[in-house]
Amino acid sequence: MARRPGRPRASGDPDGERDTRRDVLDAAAALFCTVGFTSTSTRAIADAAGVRQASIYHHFAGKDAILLELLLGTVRPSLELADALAAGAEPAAARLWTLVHADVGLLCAGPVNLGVLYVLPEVAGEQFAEFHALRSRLRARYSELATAAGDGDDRGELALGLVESVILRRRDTPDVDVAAVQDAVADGVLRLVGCTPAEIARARAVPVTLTV
Amino acid sequence: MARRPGRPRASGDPDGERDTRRDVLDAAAALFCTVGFTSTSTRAIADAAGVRQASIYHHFAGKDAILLELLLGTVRPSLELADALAAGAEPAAARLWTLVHADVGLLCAGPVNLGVLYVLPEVAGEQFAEFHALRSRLRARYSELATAAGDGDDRGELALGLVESVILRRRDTPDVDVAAVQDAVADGVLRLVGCTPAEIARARAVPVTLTV
DNA sequence: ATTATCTATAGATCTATAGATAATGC
DNA sequence: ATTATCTATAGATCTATAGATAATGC
Repeated sequence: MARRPGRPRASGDPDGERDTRRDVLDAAAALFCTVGFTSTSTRAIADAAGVRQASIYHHFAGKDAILLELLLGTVRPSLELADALAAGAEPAAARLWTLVHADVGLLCAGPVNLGVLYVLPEVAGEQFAEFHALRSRLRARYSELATAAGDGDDRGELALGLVESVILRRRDTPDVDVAAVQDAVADGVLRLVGCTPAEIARARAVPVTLTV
Repeated sequence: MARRPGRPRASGDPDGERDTRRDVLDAAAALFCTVGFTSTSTRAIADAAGVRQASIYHHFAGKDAILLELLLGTVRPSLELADALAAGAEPAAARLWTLVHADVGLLCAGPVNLGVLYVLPEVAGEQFAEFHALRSRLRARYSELATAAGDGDDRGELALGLVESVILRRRDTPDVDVAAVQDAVADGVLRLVGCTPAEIARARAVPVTLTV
């Protein structure tokens, strides 16, 4: 069974099938989200990933590079969805509802509360400019949709703020009912931008197809 | 001019009037909120405060104690206001609007974005249990008021989430128009909990007096 | 030859303590 | 005597690099 080239791990990996890059990213994600970035040493990441501390540097230039990859991996799916929905033909309220519902789903999905990465103070640094650029584009999409869906005022910031509030909520109360929160936040965003209950009910009833 | 007892600072303080405890807290607040907790060394705090690194330990047991004091100092004013409003006789919508308006004001006030302290990953630790207890009480007050003000569903979590979203907004866009954001978020919270535009206008018109 | 890991370690931190020093207070 | 600061430092990290080692690939 085709072992990969390279010295085997001291910690074991009998079939040589572990993807070390992936293991490091997963371990770092869990630690960064719970303990924080600076508090997480490369040794702690390595221990959790099952490799020696120095082996991390074969795959990543340093801790910053790991965090950047995690950040990009979480914002990209949201942005792709927002771009697709921005081009849709359905009523704006229905598209906004769909976007919020999906983004809340992404934030609640997976074993790790990855959204917490956004709020790490270290992320403010220049090293993460690429991530900030993508987030700006996401913010702009929210503004577009929120303005079109609501009463004309731009409440995109409030809408995105409400969506991202599930990050801290999930941190405080880890066992949320995901489906319920998705509905509550999606409805809440529409209410926030000025839709009436009847308009909200209508928006939820429209099937939104994605051009991906 | 009555110098205080104790050896003078090497960095100067000609009249012996600096409150070192205060200086350390202020310096730490600014650093924790921008750079983060673990990334901020006691040396960095001391340098910013104008004392030697070791002098911090005369006033605080350690970095944790500094952060705890800052956390309590920010949540206490909010909780006191919420307690006072919970006991008020005005319509719930008017009291909720007042609470949100004031809390957004607190989060936007001062030169440092202190709300960022709430979202530091390190704050999850046991050392800060006292802070978490106060936050729980604040959350409960939001639930009370939001339920009473709205259509009966408890959207207190969403309401508080929207309020605290101004923390990240202020971090991304430091120069917000505070008064405008206060109005926008207070109106937004009422819309969120299910008030109609007419009810919101009425809530804003009620003068709320505080029993402090 | 190439690849992926390992061991070992240099150099730069960082926290917290011990003990000296320089003021005021009595 | 009390207080608040200082200087100096021990001991514990932590990041990143150098170079050895153990696989596969040709």
